[in-house]
Amino acid sequence: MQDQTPSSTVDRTVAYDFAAIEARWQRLWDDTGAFRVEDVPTDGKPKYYVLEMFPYPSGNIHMGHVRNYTLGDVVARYKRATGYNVLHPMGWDAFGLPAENAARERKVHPAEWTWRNIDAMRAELQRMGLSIDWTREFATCDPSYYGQQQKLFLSFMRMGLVDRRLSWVNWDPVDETVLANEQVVDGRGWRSGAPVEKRQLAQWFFRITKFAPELLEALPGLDRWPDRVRAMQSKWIGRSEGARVRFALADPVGEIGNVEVYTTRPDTLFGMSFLAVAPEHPLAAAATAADPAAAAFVAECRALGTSEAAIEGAEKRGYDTGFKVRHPFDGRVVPVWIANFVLMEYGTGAIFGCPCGDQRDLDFARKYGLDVVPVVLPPGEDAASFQIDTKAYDGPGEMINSGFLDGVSSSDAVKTVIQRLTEGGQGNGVTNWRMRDWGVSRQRYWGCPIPVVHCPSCGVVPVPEAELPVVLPEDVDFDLPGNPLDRHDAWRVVACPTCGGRAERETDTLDTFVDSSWYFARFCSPNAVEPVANAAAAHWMPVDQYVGGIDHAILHLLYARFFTRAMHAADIVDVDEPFAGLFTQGMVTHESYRAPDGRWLYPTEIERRPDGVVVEIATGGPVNVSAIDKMSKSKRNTIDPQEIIGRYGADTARWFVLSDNPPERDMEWTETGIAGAHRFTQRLYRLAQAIAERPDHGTSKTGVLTRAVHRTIASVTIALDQFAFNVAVARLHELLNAISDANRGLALADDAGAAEVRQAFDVFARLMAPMMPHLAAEILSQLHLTQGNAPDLTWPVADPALLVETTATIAVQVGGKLRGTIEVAVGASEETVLAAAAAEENVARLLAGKTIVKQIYVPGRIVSFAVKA
RNA sequence: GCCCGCCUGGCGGAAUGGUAGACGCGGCGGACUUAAAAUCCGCGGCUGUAAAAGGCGUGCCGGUUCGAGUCCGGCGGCGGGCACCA
Repeated sequence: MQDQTPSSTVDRTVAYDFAAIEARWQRLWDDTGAFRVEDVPTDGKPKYYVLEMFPYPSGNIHMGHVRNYTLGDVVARYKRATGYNVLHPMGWDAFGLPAENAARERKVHPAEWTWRNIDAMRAELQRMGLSIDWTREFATCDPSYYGQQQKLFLSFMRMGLVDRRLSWVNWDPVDETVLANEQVVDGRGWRSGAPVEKRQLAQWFFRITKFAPELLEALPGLDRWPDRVRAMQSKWIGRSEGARVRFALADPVGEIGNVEVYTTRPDTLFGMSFLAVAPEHPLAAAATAADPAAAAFVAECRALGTSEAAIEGAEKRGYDTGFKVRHPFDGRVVPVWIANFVLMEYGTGAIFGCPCGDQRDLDFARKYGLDVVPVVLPPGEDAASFQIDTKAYDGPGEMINSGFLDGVSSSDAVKTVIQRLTEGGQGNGVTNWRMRDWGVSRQRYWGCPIPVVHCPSCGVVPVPEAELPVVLPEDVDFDLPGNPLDRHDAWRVVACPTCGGRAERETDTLDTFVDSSWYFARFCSPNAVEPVANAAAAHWMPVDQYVGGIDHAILHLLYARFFTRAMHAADIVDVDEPFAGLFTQGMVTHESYRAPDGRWLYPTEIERRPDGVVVEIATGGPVNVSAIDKMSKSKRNTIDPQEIIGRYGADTARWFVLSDNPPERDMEWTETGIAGAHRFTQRLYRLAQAIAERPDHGTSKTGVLTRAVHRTIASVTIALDQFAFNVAVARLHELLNAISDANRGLALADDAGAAEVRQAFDVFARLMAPMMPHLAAEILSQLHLTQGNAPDLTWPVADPALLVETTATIAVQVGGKLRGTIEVAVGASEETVLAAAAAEENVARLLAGKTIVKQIYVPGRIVSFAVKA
């Protein structure tokens, strides 16, 4: 090991040659397998699993990746230094639509395109100097991964977690393909431009709703998740308590004798003035059959539904079907409307309208002249005069105009109504969930094949495990519209595993969210012959720290939580929650530039003149500097990480990304910021060399510098534990300034002082090592301070004795305002401190002639005199 | 419309209810240099003063407290998420 340490030639005239030095250390780490861990380690060390969301291999890494992987790497290296075995793997979320788009546009096979991108991006990531165990790398498009996923699918199928049913999709009639939401632009297919149709297809589903209660109940236990993410998930799952109410139609409509409604406010039933159904509701269908105007209205609603902008600003509209229902309690006859704001997917697809208690219902009633009867009296209002005008009241209160409920509180009324409905067989109390089952069918080639065959006589038959994986055929073409798997007879047509007759493979592939719902478990034993080796998962799961973007706050994290529970139920893992800790980072932003004619310009195409004016280099014309935006190709405001690393080095890029601001917020990439970070690394290197030249034979003393070192150890440790990396950077700046000052003021013969400075630098380098690993390793090696290899560095521990100060500066307030400070010995008695405070010149002046009504002393901090004249 | 987050110098930001503005970026002054760059040293909320003292200051208004950037109530602005969720 020792002889592999790079030679450290100190030449103080040469600036820090980051390119050579970073490459050298990376090679050493790679050659020695520095970051490799066992599937089931036996050395008795505690485990720590750090994972960043794995990247989609789009072609190149971007600044968002740099930020993401730097944050995770700091945690991984820090935990390793404090004595953990750290699992820190990397892989590729390699299935997905862009590969098929590339195939159509550039005639390159999705597999070839994907693997090429992976090779390029792996090299780019490796230049960042991440402490990753690359022996665990895999891509989800590899049959050795998706074959295991097919086994999981079949397990879930046996467990009753898989379902096949009809579902609506966006259908492009020209491309003969199902469109993703992002492929629908203004109601038209993005490529064909044809108006999108809604079509019903048989689709595969995971029954995630079976887990809805536990996915919700486990959220409070995820105490190392951001509150924000837990709140978003909770709302998405959307548990509500309410009632189903059956309304009998006054006259049956065909087969339909009644309409069922879901409500969270059964107490307001007497305020009902209409019933509204979704445009897709069977009763709406019945209305359209006989009434062309109703049909026209429903068609309008469908068209509106595809455009998001239209829904946003859509006014509440409806159509009176002429059907009537009977109120379950007072027997009133109430009209049935079709309304554009009622959703078929939620509840029963029908509501009762209570205008006084719901703003949407009120708007609707006012528009169409329906009754508005107040039924809940807000506290402090008078029943005789209370009116609903343009604002509905949805709070609690006393029931009025409500028959047998009058005088009861609205919360009691909920119970009473549910009881009455149940007794009368007109309804019952129910718990409703907003979350729907997870549709996993995709009519695409570049995804994991669903391992079933369709047999005309046996129906849906799972592919026997011995025949897995069902591998994607390679000889496909993308010249024709539709899914190439549908046209590939040699692949598609098979013998039925049960009866041996002619059958056909399922040609739907799985949603790529499935691929990312268990990859973290596969990383524990990436070569296992089963999806996950139990012993490895038992050791490493759950992920202790997961790091990624807030954009995955709901779907990816919820699906992964569902999968983990399902895998637990199948005895594959022994945890319920995949991610014990979650950190969500902000976006990377940058200024964007636009020429007067509207063209977006790359940062490299503009120049900032000394007078501050920004011009286009090519034309010399003025440039409009636009707002700080998320880096995006369309606005051309991206900064290429490779260019930055080439110019400044990986350590400098990492340092800037960490120092700019708190990592959960959006950061702004600035040229001055990265240049400043670069100056810091150069300064640090120069100082290290200056210190290296001093004689190295003294015994260190314990001076003010050593005390500063130990304070820094304590504060940096706390900062890293809290993900306050920008604060850790600030504390390290302070320490470097202190070391620099001490070194400058050192007499040539002061061997003890030199030893103190040297020792301070040793600690400094170890504290910064998680953030700038190459430079830290290089400096320690050059100073012959810590022998060996950066990953073997130990984290310094603060000596509590050196954190104790002998004197304290105490602030003195008079009347709540700061009027002076005093220096006192730590441990001085309260009387002594109060006397000293009162004697302070300025304080004494302000206290003169006043009466002290109260004096407060907070030891070590502050004295406060409350006075009156 | 609903939900969440944020608001502190020119800028990014720091601050267990206890000296607001650490640290950095930019700026200004000085040293070095023929000069520039780099580097090194110093200054730095606003106002006020010869210098002090003092006054004002964490989006706005109010409250709790000896003491509020921090806690509570209200208002405003900015950003993000969403499937109009009955």
